[in-house]
Amino acid sequence: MSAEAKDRLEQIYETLLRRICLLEYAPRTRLSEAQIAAEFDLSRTPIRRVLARLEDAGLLDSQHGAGTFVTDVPLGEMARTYALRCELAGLVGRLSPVAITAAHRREMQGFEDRAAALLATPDARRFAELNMDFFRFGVSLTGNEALREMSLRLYYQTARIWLTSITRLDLAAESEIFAREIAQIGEAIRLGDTQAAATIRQAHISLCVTRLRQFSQE
Amino acid sequence: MSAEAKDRLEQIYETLLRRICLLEYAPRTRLSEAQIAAEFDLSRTPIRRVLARLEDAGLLDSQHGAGTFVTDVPLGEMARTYALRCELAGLVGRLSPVAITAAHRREMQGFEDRAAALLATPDARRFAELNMDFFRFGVSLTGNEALREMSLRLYYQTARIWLTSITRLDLAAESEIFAREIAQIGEAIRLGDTQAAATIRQAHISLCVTRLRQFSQE
DNA sequence: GCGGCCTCAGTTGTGCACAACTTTGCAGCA
DNA sequence: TGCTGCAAAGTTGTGCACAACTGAGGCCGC
Repeated sequence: MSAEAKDRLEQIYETLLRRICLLEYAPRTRLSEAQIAAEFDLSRTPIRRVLARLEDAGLLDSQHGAGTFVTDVPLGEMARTYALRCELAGLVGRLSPVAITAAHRREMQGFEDRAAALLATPDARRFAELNMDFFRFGVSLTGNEALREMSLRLYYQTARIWLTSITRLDLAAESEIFAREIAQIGEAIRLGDTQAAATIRQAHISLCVTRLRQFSQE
Repeated sequence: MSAEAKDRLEQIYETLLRRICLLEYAPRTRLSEAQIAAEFDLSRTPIRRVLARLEDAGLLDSQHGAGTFVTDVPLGEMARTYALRCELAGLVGRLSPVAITAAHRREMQGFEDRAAALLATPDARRFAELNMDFFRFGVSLTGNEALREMSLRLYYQTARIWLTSITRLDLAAESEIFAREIAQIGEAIRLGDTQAAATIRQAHISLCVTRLRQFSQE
């Protein structure tokens, strides 16, 4: 079956996506197709298929003869994109919210534990990872596949905005705010109130962009 | 400059996209990379780049050794996807609506003319084209780039649902309904009320999915 | 000293041959 | 007659060589 080959490419896509979104590949970095191909022990051809996807997702920019560059964080569109993310976060609770199961509660407990660990010893990288994984969890609370897809797509486009700012903001303070958000949503999940969870998420995204704006105005 | 080469691929993408969305390539049709490459006088390699995009957009499905097939209309997810489209249509009027200009009014007049012509002699193909062009116009009423992109993406995924049903519904009746929608939105545009235009659009998408549901229940 | 040009190394884009795989149809056999 | 196996044709996926292009460094003319 060729499904395993497709899975392999999907896995490489995931890997590179994480590296970009977690700033392992900083914006404006030049990636080499040949180097990536060597790393994953493939030829350039299938790698180019993966890079093309990342380019379509707005995370890479290939320039003939020059190189493949990690896109810069789109600060100009920031406010508008965040506004849309905000709306979508709210829709998660209104369009086909899923019923909370024991698996959800277990997963939620895992996030609360990770948040506690982060609070004990703040670390930008682990912060970013927790943020990404938790966002995916939040998106999984709707049964609307298109909404999940759009939300994730937007998240990948904007995740780096906040992440690049956080190093200049107070990491400890942001960790505390994030831990509080997770605690609040955990409570909603325990009560089985999916819509409340989504609304809290929406509020925090809104607050986050407000903090960012205040920061950039200073 | 390699921009012209990129434009060329973009143009091919547009062409194939239209063919799929306008049912020129019917669902389940098998496309041949070699044949398309021959048509556009390119090798398979850049064509594969284009087909990959269409696959990522959910319009094609490549199977190793078997062929690349036009995806079937996603009837199962229909209700949920349309629900999201509905919400996004409403957001067009609320998130960064653009100010109506003379160009908008001229363009709108063009749509009203085309609608009148369609009403005189109903034709499924021209109906589909008008629908697609008018949707793009509607999307252009927001300054929120992400919202435009998401709306279009969703439109391409669902356009065929309605289009395949319309041949079995009453084409003349649907044309009349569509012409009325265009007239109503035209009035809003003339008055410079972007939000009203978006709201009317939203209502009509909702009505459309209701008609579809009634039809499938019969 | 400085500006323009050119060469060269390095990168992405394209074409082509072959590998991997699926489907179809036919031949052979029970 | 029906079924199984196989071969062949056709398709997408991969690897590789080369074309197209960019940017940097050095060289030459002034």
